[in-house]
Amino acid sequence: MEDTRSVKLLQDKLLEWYGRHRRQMPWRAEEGQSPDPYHAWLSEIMLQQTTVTAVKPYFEKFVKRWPNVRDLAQADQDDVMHMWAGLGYYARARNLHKCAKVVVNEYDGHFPDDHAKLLALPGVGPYTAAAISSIAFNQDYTAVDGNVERVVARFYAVKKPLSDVKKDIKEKAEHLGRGNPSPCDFTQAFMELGATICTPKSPKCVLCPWQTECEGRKKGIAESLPVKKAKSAKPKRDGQIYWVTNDKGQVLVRKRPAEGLLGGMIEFPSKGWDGRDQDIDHDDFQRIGLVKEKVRHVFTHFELSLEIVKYRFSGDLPDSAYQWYKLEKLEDLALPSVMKKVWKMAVS
DNA sequence: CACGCGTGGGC
DNA sequence: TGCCCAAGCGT
Repeated sequence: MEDTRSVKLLQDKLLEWYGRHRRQMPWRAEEGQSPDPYHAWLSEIMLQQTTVTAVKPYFEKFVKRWPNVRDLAQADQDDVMHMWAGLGYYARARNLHKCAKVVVNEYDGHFPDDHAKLLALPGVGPYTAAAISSIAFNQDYTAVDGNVERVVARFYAVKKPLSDVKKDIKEKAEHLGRGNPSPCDFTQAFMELGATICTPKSPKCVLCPWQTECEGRKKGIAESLPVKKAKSAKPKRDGQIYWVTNDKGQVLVRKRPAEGLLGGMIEFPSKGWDGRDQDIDHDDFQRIGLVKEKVRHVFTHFELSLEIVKYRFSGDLPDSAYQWYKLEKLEDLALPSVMKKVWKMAVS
């Protein structure tokens, strides 16, 4: 690999490029401003497996509603889930809230500037701990995300499947970052290079600060890297979901179990699709009809088709997980996207 | 360590 | 249209 001198040259080139092309982000401190660890942490959790475009409005909403980690720690779990609704991977929201409480209770409301302590926080893994350490505290850690993996695989022309060489790629990324003069900027520059120049398709190599050193480009194989293994086909699942209304303009909803798929979120009663025995006893329901069009939704590991059955019912609720909710106030609930689709389809 | 875990946008 | 994905983590 490169000697120390050439690594330093690469670092300088990347930082110089970043200085000219850095994008503005709601969570990103302006040049010369000191970063807010709360903002760094919140944005990094939201950005896990999620696009910048999707995150921006959520980040704005969260910091407006909960300006600091103490405010967030004191929030109701249901409010946090409601604000997170639509962003996906809801375990992140549950861990976010849990983490805020730990920071308040264990660290007096200040994020620790210690990498190991950060790594121990709920929802904070190797990537996020390195990101916070470098971005918020300017410590010499290199955050390795999917962008960085792609850049490194191309830079060193690594042809083995990414899943087999993740560890090696990580070490190479850290080699490129180690000792750089501005860890805060370097971590973000590395990822931003992948996000805007070294893109999965049609990389803009002519604009890249590392174009003359990149082995993938020299060999003409940059765009084909990193190599990924074929994914298995997504299974399809079918289920039924019940749109149950009463004579008060209310609709029947229930909270899902705290863990697992859509954990802690609100749904309309359903059965047959999520491996849970959660069918409601609907013998007393008066069946009104069927919605012709099925609701289709793609999850990470399966495709779902839901048939909406409409019922009328005004008796007692089976248990406390269920509740009647005013139709015009449904927006106030923590409904995941798939349930918003059901809602729209049922009333259309 | 392989798998479970969401969503909306781009092509 | 169907596929790929996007600043990963927990178990």
